[in-house]
Amino acid sequence: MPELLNLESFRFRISEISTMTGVSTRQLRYWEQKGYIHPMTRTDQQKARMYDFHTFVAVRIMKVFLDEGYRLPSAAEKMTSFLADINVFRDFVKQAFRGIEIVDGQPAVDMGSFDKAGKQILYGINDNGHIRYIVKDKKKDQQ
DNA sequence: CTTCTGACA
DNA sequence: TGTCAGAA
Repeated sequence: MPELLNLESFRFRISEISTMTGVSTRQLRYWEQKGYIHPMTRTDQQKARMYDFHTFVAVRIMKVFLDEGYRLPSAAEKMTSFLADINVFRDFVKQAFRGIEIVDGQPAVDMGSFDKAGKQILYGINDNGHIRYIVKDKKKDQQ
């Protein structure tokens, strides 16, 4: 899988982060002061803050927890662990995803070998929100 | 026009 | 946290 989009190259200004997350610019500066978020280092003293994609996600997640009633310190902690979980999942998918194939007449996610010998493949299918898995023998012309 | 810092409510 | 001032 080639990298179609490099999210790490995204750059946002403070007002953009504000509108995208629903968090005021005042809050963003305060959270930074408290050490909850870390905008990119500014060259000059009076230059505008720049935020990367990771920080955008962090802010958005914190906002969600705050809306759920958590206070700033708790929301920050939950954001950190949630971000860690997301990374675990992202790495998993990055390794497991082999492509999409038609199985039983519908799109199925090829999740790779199911058995150690590598003769069976695990597929995941989404039937209108109902997830099910199928193990199929690997075809010879598929090697 | 936008952002920054500091300050007051 | 919102808002405003004065500067960049």
